[in-house]
Amino acid sequence: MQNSLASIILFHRKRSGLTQQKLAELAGVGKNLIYELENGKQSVRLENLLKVLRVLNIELDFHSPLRESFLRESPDAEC
Amino acid sequence: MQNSLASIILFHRKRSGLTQQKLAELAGVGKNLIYELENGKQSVRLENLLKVLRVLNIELDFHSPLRESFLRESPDAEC
DNA sequence: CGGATTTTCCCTTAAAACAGGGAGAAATCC
DNA sequence: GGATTTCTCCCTGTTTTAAGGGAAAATCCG
Repeated sequence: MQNSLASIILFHRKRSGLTQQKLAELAGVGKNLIYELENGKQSVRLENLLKVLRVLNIELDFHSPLRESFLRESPDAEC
Repeated sequence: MQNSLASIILFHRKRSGLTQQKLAELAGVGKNLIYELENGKQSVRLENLLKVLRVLNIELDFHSPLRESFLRESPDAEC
């Protein structure tokens, strides 16, 4: 448990009553990947992170000073 | 430009007046990675995505129904 | 305390990302 | 319109991730 992403995943997994193994199966990834995510490894593929977050019902969003004007200029953006 | 991440990156890069090449250098990644990010490739390493977002001053945050109780139980979480 | 479950962390093999070069297309700028 | 810059998209070699097995350490629970 080294960064916020890791602890968020751990927390949600525990709350869901899942083992690393079970979460891995549901997400369609290997068991070691869950272990690595929960231990702060940032060299995972985005794709695999997203699979795990989807199972845990965690959404990812982006945030920046320019974000507001982005939404103003791109009203059709799917976010 | 296929998903929101891709278009957010493109938008911020343009607004920063950077070329793909220049952004790549600032982020410490290869030029092709920027191209791929802006074209929706989700198989990039999280680490590299974070490097790029850092340069563009884009923050990532997480969002879930359990999030609130997470913050209540982990007041020291660095998010 | 014990037994069962789970996690940590090693290994191997296969698949994939990555950087950097390059060249043509496309956009941008006089 | 022509020159210059930027982007798209190929290819090559190197490095890295990912899966799954396995075994010891840790945790859980009756």
